[in-house]
Amino acid sequence: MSAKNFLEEIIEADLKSGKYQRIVTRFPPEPNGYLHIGHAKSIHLNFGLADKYGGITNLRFDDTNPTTEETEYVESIKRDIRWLGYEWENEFYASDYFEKLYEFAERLIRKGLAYVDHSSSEEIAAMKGTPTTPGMESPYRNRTVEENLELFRKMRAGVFPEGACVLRAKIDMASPNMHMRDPVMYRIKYESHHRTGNTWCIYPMYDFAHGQCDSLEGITHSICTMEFEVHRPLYEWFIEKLEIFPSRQYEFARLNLSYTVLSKRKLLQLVQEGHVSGWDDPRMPTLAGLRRRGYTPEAIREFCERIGVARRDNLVDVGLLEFCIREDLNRRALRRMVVLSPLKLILTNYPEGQVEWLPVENNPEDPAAGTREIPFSRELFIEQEDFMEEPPKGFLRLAPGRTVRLKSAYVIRCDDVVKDDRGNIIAIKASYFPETRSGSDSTVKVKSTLHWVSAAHAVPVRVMLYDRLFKVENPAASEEPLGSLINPNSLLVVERAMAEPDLRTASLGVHYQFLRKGYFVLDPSSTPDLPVFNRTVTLKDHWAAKTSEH
RNA sequence: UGACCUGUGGUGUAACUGGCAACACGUCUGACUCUGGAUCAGAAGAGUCCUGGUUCGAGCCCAGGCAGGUCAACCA
Repeated sequence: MSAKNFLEEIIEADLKSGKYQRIVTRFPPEPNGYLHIGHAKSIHLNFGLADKYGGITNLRFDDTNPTTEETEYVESIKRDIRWLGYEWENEFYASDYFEKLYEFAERLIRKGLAYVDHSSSEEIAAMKGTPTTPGMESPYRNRTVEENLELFRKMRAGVFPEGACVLRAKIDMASPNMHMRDPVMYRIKYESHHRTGNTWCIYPMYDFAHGQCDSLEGITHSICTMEFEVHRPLYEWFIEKLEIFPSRQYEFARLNLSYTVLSKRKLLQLVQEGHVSGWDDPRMPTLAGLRRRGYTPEAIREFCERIGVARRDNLVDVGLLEFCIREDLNRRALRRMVVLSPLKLILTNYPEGQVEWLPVENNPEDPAAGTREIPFSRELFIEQEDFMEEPPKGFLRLAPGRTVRLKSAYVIRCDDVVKDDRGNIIAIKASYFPETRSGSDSTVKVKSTLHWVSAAHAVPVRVMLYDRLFKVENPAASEEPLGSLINPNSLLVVERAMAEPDLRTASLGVHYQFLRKGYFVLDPSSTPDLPVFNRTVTLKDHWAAKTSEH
């Protein structure tokens, strides 16, 4: 049993004291963008906590601003949550409560706790003061209840133009908390709403909507990120004055991931400035991007579990995310052989025209995955980087005179190097040892095993090699323009990699491990003539790590 | 110059609510291996932001500092 985080302790205390019989949480996205891994943390918390303690979770779209919100996002958000593996109890919209919220507003007006302010937004901002200096009261602050009621009704009726006035809570213009300085509750917008159409021309602000929606749904634990902490006194003020169900807000520190950015604004910027191909570019930390990259929901959930939750700032090593996906894919990925950068290997003592179909296991971690047969012949491709004419110390692969094993086939020895006029290596001549065929009890020892593919049977495929999008660890904290921080090698396209025949019929959603090269999935842009594979993540590679150090 | 939040190995979280700091990732060894993967075994690495105080005893309590974050949208 894992250690409890602070939210679990709060919930357990509330359950134990009998304050609640069951907990109710909610995930409240604004439908104005795509979900990313930071949202996954929140989703995992809200749904996971309810799950663990036998409660329920609502999905509630926070759609109080018709200017930026669209139905398209509603659909993508629902798809992403389901993909992660969660199902909500109820699907609600803040807009479902517009009428109720309007009543709440009138209730506050009647209590003398809200007023219509005809100051301009500039004037309101000016009178708000600063964090270190108190604000000033609006000249409209002391209108009578009757006057306010009438004006507010006129606002709703469409009597006033946009920006003419707002409804404000009457709290304290001298509060050290800026959010308590008579916050705006309603503003006028002649804008069509994705669900309510044109029935409203006034829309509630976040602060006047979120807490009341929580309350109306009986949310017991309203979990949000730290930046809303300063809103909590206001959240509680509305609930107290309205005398409605006291939902409680608890804050946690949002996720920061190294070598990436997770703010909606910056993600949008990456898309708009063309640094990525779109919201679902496999380098994006969006759920759509991760999915296309080959990340599994299980790995993402495991990641969310491992990072834990606290209230302090954090920068999680993206290496942990990579660990999680490797751990998951190692168990399930089908092994295949693909040579990314082909170097011809000619077996001079192998009969011309002969083809052997050799059995190969599909997944050594999972015997149930069975075996397949792959063709072996006189001319093969091996990886260019698996041969060095003058190998440095520590290089275990092929070199003149050396022997290595070809995976699931034979041990071979490099006899000769074929070069063109300019001295480039264009082929390797080698001999094979028939008695070392895989499965025989040959006792020949070699230092390494290479992946390979039969030249005559090879299927050309395109391979997209993705790396981290940014070259600096914490791009969000950098002063430099985002564009200048992009890793120039975040995408390397291999136009003609050589794959074993089976991959001609690869299917979407199946995870493959290209032996010694990493985990891959088919990209939707594939065509029958040209399969395209995205690299999800490389294999852990001590040799590569060691050689790239200097 | 204000208010609020936060400060534990490189990173992320723990520490039975006062009993000389644990787990994971990463790193480094070694074993094994027909993937330099996986697996297995082991190691190094913090004395808990600082200074005082209370206490037999403090990462946990108190005081004062310091550092980081958040807050001045008719955004959420």
